[in-house]
Amino acid sequence: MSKGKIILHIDMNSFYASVEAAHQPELKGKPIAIAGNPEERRGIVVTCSYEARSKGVKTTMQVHEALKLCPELIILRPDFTRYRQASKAMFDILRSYTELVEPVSIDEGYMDITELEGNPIDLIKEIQDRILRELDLPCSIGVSPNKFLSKMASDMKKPMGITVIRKREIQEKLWPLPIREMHGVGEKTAEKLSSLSITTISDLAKADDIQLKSLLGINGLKLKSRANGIDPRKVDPESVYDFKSVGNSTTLPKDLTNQTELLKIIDQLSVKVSERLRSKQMLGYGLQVMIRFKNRNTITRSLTLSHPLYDQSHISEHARALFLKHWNGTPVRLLGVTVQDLADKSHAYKQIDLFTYEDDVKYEPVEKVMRELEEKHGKGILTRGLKSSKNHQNAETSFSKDFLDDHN
DNA sequence: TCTGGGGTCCTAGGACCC
DNA sequence: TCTGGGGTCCTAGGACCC
Repeated sequence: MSKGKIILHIDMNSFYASVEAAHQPELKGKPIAIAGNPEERRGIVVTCSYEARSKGVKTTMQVHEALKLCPELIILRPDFTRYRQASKAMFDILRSYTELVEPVSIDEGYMDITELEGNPIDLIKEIQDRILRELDLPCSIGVSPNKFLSKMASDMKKPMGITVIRKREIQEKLWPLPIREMHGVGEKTAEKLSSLSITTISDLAKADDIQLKSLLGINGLKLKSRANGIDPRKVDPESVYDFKSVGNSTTLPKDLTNQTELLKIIDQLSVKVSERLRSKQMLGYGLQVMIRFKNRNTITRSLTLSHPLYDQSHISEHARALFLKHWNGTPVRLLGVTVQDLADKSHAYKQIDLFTYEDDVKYEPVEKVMRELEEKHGKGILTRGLKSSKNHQNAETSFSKDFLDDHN
């Protein structure tokens, strides 16, 4: 057993909205929403203040819809540089107590305070208080013997809550919750579980192993043990540097069928990906292209390379070829380019120096693919549309581990 | 006039090898 | 002569989370 560990989950309350209110105090107490451009279909609510929530405004809601519910809603465009700074300041406060801090996203993280002196509750109050006083940002904190329970706990009281779940309180505090509220149970899993009449965490905690396993595989058993308050995962401060993939995607302002324009987008995405790889000093052995069609059907196509990928031209070239090989010519809603199977550049560069760069892919080079298409469909549809990747300096728009890098 | 963009982890089938 | 078992790698897709 993890004897007497004290794990915290710190969850910033409506983080982006709170950062904006801290920056512009006249926004306090008003309904505000952080959202994309309402003119575009990408304009959805990313976060909103509690005042907006009380009017029914929710994350992922379209801006138009949110305004209908709350006409006085103040819409702000996201400013990720600001959020990243606030996030760093918040984690710095946490790290002033212990190195055992594990960021999991820009606005939440775990902390292991088992070894710290003094009364834990006093300490937790102090942390929460400092984040509020020094950064003007509210947070909720969950306290328990492990990550899962703390995560569930931090959700129970917002904003500015502190919730403790002791082992002996699991039945009383955790089990009554609907199964859908359990971290790790999404829509699909909840649906499947209902076929076994499992609707609360309590039901899951008592469910039959054999039935669970045949329904959900090994994951079913993991969920059951969490429902019983068991979670062996350690707080790992290093995990934040453990990147597995770097990708960028974009929903096009309108569906696109023109190949030249689509290839241009592929190039722009490749530029972003290569820059982010560079800032992380990483390279990758895999490339994936994602295509979402007009009807929202989405396919991913990937390949593995024997030589690592890092610069824009190579990423672009492979992404283009992959796209051309698998695109069926119908209207495209979204494109994405991701480099995966990442490795640290410093560990890999010696091997790269051993051979000159060469196309060693299993498909034909892009020119050949295009020539074939041209022969098939006639000339005219194909023109190489490169060289317009100037405007890519915008801030990172990621919500995950990325908040650490980008030291501009 | 349906919901963006960044990720992680898992599964399942086929190819290939021993 | 048509047949076992184990393992890895690759690819595509699904589920989930923030």
